[in-house]
Amino acid sequence: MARIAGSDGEVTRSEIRKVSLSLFAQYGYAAVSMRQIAGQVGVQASAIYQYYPNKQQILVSLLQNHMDGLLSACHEEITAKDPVDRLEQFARFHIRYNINRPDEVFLSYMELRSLEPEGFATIADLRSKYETVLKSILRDGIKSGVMKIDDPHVSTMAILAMLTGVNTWYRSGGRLSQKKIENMYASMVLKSQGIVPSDHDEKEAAHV
Amino acid sequence: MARIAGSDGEVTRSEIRKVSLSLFAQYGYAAVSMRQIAGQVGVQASAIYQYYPNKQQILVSLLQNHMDGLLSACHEEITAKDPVDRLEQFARFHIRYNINRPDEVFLSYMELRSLEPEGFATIADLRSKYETVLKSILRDGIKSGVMKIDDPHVSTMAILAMLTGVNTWYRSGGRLSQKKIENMYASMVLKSQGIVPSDHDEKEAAHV
DNA sequence: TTATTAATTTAACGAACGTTCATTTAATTA
DNA sequence: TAATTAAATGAACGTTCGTTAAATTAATAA
Repeated sequence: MARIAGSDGEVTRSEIRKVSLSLFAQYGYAAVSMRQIAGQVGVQASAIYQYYPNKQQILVSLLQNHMDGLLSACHEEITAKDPVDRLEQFARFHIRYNINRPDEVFLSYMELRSLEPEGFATIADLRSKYETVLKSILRDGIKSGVMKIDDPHVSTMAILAMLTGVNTWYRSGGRLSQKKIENMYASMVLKSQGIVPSDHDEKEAAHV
Repeated sequence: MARIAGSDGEVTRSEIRKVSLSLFAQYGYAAVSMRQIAGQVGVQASAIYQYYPNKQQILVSLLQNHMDGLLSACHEEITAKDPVDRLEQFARFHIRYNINRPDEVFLSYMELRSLEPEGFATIADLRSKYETVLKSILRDGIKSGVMKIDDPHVSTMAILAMLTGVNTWYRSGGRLSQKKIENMYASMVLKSQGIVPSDHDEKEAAHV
């Protein structure tokens, strides 16, 4: 046997991506073998090399893809002018985007260490760009006096950690709706930076 | 060559622990080989089996040890009666304890997936005990009306994620002292749960 | 001093690893 | 229909893996 009737490169490629993502997230990059991926795709290990030059490039490609999507979606969805509104939008966006991509998020945070120097630099740079989006919002909020923040870098990391943490416990079909979770996290994030909800709402109302 | 002059089982055992912890944290459990550990200890791979029956037990033992230490230290150090004070003590304790044990913390959060069922159950149970310490504080704070919390479970996970996140960026010798970092995180945690610092301070003062 | 125990070595096991290569068959193009 | 390209197979490569077993030497106890 060689080429299989009905085989399609595009389908196989996307199967490889899907399976690799799921296995890497579940067992860790190093613990997953090419044969294991191939087995779940329904193909021999050697067939994977038609699509990726090696195992490392599968990981790099998955992470690159995720970070690109995250960054472009965040630029699209965070549109407000006011820093407090932007912070709320950021919090909601982060929850909404990540909660449905648990495997990608897990990989992005856990397998940077499995990257060789070149891939590491690329992905770390994208992550840093994302952090800067949040940090800029906080800096604006400090400048305009509406946020009570000791150190914008620490606040950035604290907020991101809190939000990303949702993936450690959330499972779809659970007791809480995604919207409810989004609300709760957005509220905690705003309060953690010294924004009392009523304060901002009143100012907002007065402005109109 | 066989036994080496001056060799001591206790010393070798603790070297194996130290080296394994560091390598597992850096590269991940699956990516580290027994030969790699042995090499850094200065011994042959087979010598490790004098101390641990297999690779898995090294990991289990490291995690067990960390969680035991965390739990007993937290019970010792969180002594206040008032829920707000307890929450502040918890936040400060968590930062203080974890910030100087980055490898243990990283392992505890990342390598649960590398545990076989038995070890997993043991460690997951210890982690759950720790989460319950925080959750109980929040429940008390809700009951007494001093905390504005939508859902104690979500708040528990959010706080733990925020605090544990300190290890993703903190490096000793950096710009900020550990005490300063502890202060900032404690403040963000209290505010995130609807506790306005001045409120509590005033009540505290009024009580005396 | 002799016997025993502790700490380690060397050598080897079968299994699994990532990857390469020549080959085979299916689908598409000329 | 013939030639070419796409998609896969199966076998093999040298390496490394976790682990076991027997042998060897150092330290301790009798």
